[in-house]
Amino acid sequence: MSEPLELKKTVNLPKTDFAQKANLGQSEPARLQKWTDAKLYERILETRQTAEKFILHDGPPYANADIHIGTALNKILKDFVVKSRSMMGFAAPYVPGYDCHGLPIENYVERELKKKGKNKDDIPTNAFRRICREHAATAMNNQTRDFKRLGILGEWETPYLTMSNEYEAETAPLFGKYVERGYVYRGARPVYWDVYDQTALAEAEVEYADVVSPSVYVKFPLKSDAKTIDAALEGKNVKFVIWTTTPWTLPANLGISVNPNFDYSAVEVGDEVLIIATELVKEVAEKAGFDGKQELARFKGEKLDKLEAKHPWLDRTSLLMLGEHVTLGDNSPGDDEQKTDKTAGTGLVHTAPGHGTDDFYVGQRYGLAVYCPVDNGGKFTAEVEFFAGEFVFKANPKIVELMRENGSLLLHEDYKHRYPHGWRSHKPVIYRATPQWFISMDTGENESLRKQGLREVEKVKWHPSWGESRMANMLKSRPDWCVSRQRVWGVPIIAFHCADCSHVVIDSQVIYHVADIFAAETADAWYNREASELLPENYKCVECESTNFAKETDILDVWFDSGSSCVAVLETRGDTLRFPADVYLEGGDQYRGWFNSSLMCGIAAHDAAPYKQILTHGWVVDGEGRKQSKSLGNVTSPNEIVKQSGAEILRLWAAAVDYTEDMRCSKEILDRVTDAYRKIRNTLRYALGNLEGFNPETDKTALAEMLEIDRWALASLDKAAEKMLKGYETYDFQTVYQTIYNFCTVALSARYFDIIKDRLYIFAPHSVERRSAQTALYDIADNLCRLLAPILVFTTDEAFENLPNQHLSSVHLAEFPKLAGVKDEKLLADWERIFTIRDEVLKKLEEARNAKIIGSGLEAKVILTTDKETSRFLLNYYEDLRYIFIVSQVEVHEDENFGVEIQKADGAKCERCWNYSVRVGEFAKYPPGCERCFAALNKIEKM
RNA sequence: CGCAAUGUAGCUCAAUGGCUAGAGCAGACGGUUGAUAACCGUCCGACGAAAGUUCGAUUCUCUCCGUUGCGACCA
Repeated sequence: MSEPLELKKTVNLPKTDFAQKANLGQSEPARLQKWTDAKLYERILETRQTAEKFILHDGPPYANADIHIGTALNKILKDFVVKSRSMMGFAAPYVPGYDCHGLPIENYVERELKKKGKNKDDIPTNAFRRICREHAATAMNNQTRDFKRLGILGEWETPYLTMSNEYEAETAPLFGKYVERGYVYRGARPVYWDVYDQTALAEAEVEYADVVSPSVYVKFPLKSDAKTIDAALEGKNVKFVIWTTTPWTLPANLGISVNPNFDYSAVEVGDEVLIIATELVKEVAEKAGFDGKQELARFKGEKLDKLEAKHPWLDRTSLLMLGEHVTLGDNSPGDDEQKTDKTAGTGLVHTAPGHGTDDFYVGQRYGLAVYCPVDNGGKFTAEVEFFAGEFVFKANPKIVELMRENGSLLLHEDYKHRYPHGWRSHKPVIYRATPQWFISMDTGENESLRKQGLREVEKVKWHPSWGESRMANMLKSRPDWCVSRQRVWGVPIIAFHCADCSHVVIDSQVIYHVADIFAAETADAWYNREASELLPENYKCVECESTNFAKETDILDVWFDSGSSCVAVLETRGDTLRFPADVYLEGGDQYRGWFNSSLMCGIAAHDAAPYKQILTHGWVVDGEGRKQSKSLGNVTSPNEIVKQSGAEILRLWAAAVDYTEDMRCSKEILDRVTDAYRKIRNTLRYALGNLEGFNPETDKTALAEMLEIDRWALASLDKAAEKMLKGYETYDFQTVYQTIYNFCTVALSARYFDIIKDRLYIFAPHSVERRSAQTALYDIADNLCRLLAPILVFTTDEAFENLPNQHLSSVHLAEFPKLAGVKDEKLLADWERIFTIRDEVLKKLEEARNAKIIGSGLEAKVILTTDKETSRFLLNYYEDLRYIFIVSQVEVHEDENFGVEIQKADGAKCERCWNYSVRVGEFAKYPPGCERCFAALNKIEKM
């Protein structure tokens, strides 16, 4: 007979190298390095070589500043999509991109130059462009570093750059496509003009902010015969009263617009007769301090059509015009409380076709010129009497003063309202007519871009579904696309101006010719070479045969750049990618931005949308649901989170929230996520710890021989897995998270793991009882790793390595588990019933504990009384009930009423398994042990 | 001002035209000390506001309020 074993050492406690403490701050970078060394991204694609492709096309973030929480979220969501599709078996490449051109970088570089006392104009254009290029490259490298740190796998060494040769060589000819198809036209038109950046702004580049403007009511004397309006006005000194908050546009006034349907009153005030919309007379009279009761006539606005007025100080006629756009007062947005007035104006609108969209359209109808005596810098041109060279905003008070002096000013007050600002300069912009290049939405070779776009929108799948109408509405109402910018950091518009006859050359063949040069030299060639070195040999003006050309100076809108990616990237990298992509995934702001410009470019190139599906996410707001802004000081920095908690926490947060709406992010929320992370990690650790020495190839128990609760665990796992896979399928990562978290906490931690602990620790290592549990644990650990791999990229990879007999070098090479498909609903239902009874027992145990009857549950004996049916049901589990309740003894009695009684357990505590048994002490070799441990020890001795 | 989304416990999410609106976390209290900077249990806690439809609404309709995004206008 062998020596007795040391009891404590025969307990099979968990053991694993998968640490409890994650220490993500250090472990993540180490794992990233490992992935890089192993070329993990390339390996994953290799394993999917023959698989069907799934293309998520990356929208390029702007390569200017460091990443913020929004860009981090965006990239993480993309990574979820790419990794989950890859694990579904698709070949899912990820080619990240960067938007490199554009104003912010120019602004930045300009500021940097200024610090060195230099001006942009002091250095050659290409020197300036080189600095821009360097800046973009630096920003891009920083972003790449941070994105990689988030655990995002992709072709980070070869991202697409909108400033690269290849890319620019695609952008330029795509513009040629638009030309070929007859979409491109050149027009003079008022556009938002940023006088600080000296560039036209797209609608999308304008934001609104409150400013205080001078609100002036100005009298325009009637030039025509007053009696054509009403006989009562004959011989009177009639004046039209207009209202404006931009006095500086008055020098460009060419007309006055009235609404044909409104009533207008002629009111006698002293020796003048003022014409004001009837509804507004009282209002204006109060402000200007006249009684306004002397109404001489009342008439419809249409009566004023084509009459003539005199400009208040210039020798110029101002034409009376009719327009439905004329409203009564100011219905601008904003806080009504804060407004000086809810109503303002006179019902007569000062009209300067060079300074307003509506003005422009009305002016067009009446044949007015698009007059704009303001230069690029926002200064009046030489022809403007009294104010030449004056900056428009500074001229405002002087103009007011002039009008006050000559008596044409009726009223002047401060007026707070929302005014457009450049979204980059954050300064007020003006409306100003300039020559621009446009892409027409409503003309073209076959069908218009608008019509085709609307048709394509219907074919695309939108998630969330309201995206479709949002996109369609936007397309329906958007104006022509102004694609020219008066800047240098971008792709030039390849057009030439004949120096001799001013003919403008815009020719797709010429464009393709120049694009070939870009392919070799980047668009810098445009600035390095003369026009003659860019044009095809012997190119002559079609009008005058001149060979003397000047280069166009405008560049393309950056949205044109990024919109080209569906060609410049999806097609250029045809070996890995393809047109159209399966998915574009961006923030909701991109409906107007990239989704839109990409759609336009896709149609121009291939008559099709470049995406099959659009996913959008909301904005990251703070803990109270307010937007994050520097001024509020509520900004969460992704890099900070990564440093303090680890990328996994940020990723888990991204999975936990509903990304289709605005997402809250705060310290508390991240703390909760961290707790959840720990729970998941510990769950994995427990499973792995109990798999020590388990070889799935030889030690698995056949399903039929497994204990029922172990089969229940597998059935539950299968159910959870099914839900999670469905979640990935529908891009519903929140369901994935909720499901796995709930599974870990409820099914595993609180129930299964707690219950099987005794069995795993106490039974002999090779016993069927223990092997059965391990069989379930193995599948649980393996499946959880795979199912969570797209989200917790680091943790699951580490856990996967610690799975016994694991042959794959990374979980990311694996596929999602196949569902067992055995829907044992009876099993699940039976166990739900058992757990309901268990909950009752636990309640009573707690009462007994509070009454100091027991401490640990194992000190208890449970006496259940139940009805006949229930007791019969429970008798099937009679031997297991003590383990299920985690007590030492259970009795079941039949009775009409359900009842639970807790008593102190019989017998003594077994030193090995801590259960109470009346038989402790019976076994001579192991006196402190119980009968169960004695049996187990006998087996262990034979090992 | 228009369009859209959204508002369930401190946090992240569920469900439902009708029995006490689920769950996890957090919190309070306790147990355990063989998952131990872990684990288990008990308790506590919510339908933004008003009106309407209905026998009955958190769920349907409308209004209001809050939040967010987009847009128009501000001549």
